Amino acid sequence: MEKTGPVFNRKGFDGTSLADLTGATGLTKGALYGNFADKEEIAMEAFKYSMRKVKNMARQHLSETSTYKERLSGLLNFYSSYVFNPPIPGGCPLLNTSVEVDDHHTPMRRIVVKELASTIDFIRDLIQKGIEANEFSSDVDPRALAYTIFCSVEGALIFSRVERSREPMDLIVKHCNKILDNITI
Amino acid sequence: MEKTGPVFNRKGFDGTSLADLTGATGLTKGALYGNFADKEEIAMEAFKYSMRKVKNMARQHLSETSTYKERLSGLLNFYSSYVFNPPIPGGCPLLNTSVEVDDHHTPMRRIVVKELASTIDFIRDLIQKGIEANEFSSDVDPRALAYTIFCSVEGALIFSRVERSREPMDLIVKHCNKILDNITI
DNA sequence: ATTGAAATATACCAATCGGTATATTTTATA
DNA sequence: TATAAAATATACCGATTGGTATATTTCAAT
Repeated sequence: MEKTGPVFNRKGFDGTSLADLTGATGLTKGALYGNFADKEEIAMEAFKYSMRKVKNMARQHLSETSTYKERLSGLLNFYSSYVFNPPIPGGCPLLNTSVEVDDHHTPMRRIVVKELASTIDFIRDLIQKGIEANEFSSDVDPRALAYTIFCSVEGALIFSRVERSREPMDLIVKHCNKILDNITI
Repeated sequence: MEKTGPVFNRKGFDGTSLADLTGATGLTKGALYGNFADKEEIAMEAFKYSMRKVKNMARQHLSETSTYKERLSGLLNFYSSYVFNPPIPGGCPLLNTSVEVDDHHTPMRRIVVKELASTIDFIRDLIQKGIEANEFSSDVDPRALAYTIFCSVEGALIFSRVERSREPMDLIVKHCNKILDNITI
């Protein structure tokens, strides 16, 4: 998973061949198919592994913060580092895989939807706890703000990556930080 | 291009086979390769055609507006209709293709970057003209706001599509309209 | 040291891949 | 209506695709 995750993230499911996977892992096709039913199962496990790794790195990145505003701001900085140095080479696996599966109704799509929900929940929780801690105004809709932040960051991420420029991401991070300032009591 | 554009947009470059293209067009491989050098050239022309069509539909959608605020709000509604009824089946070709090419440095990537710049320019121009018409506060940075709106809308689009739910897009459209309200004099 | 099972490797498969050389048809011009 | 050229179709190519049957190796338990 550690070896195949980056390959799928860069090349996509259709762009990744079994030869790519044997090359990346050093295993043979026989070994691969002794452990997985097919290419799709490998891709699904690799995606889940990649998401776990990203989440762990994000949590680690927020571990030394004291306020919820700091945590949310730290999360923005974490995503900002995605542009040129993503935890998994190829960008955000959640975004990349979403684009790949949004037209299908495969098992993979269900996993992606689940991971997306979990990510939104994580951000929403930070906002909600911030409200409960009297950091943020109680007027704020935590779920709505979580979607707003995450959607804009992911949009900025892909366009920063394709442009090879930090501009979109820097603008969005600034915008989101301003939102956080505005809701801070 | 009309026939192949949707195929590439749904299946991606690697997911689209020559058989898909002959099937969609009714042409044979011989006819295809009599008019294009290779699959990549077909994909590039199809992408440019798809973008032209989207732009034309957007312009048409804004033709009956009188203020710049209306135009920007209309643009948000246009993107909102993307979720379940995109002009090109498969979602936004600019987003989909960006995810496909952000890791490569191919001719296709340069075209995508150009189309992205042109799109941002279009939105920025609406904001700038709105400022000049004294609709919007002169404090606004047109380019920054253009990126903010576009990135968040495209992020909302892909996550709405993968979730099969209007929620993310509706939240983002509401958020962006609130921004427009706030900068309106 | 022996054994059975689990993991991995080898060798192979039909199908499909992108692409091309050549034959045929269509079309515009004279 | 003859003709050349442009467009399209047919038939084929080697390479690679995802996947599998079988052979070999590794490894833990006796």
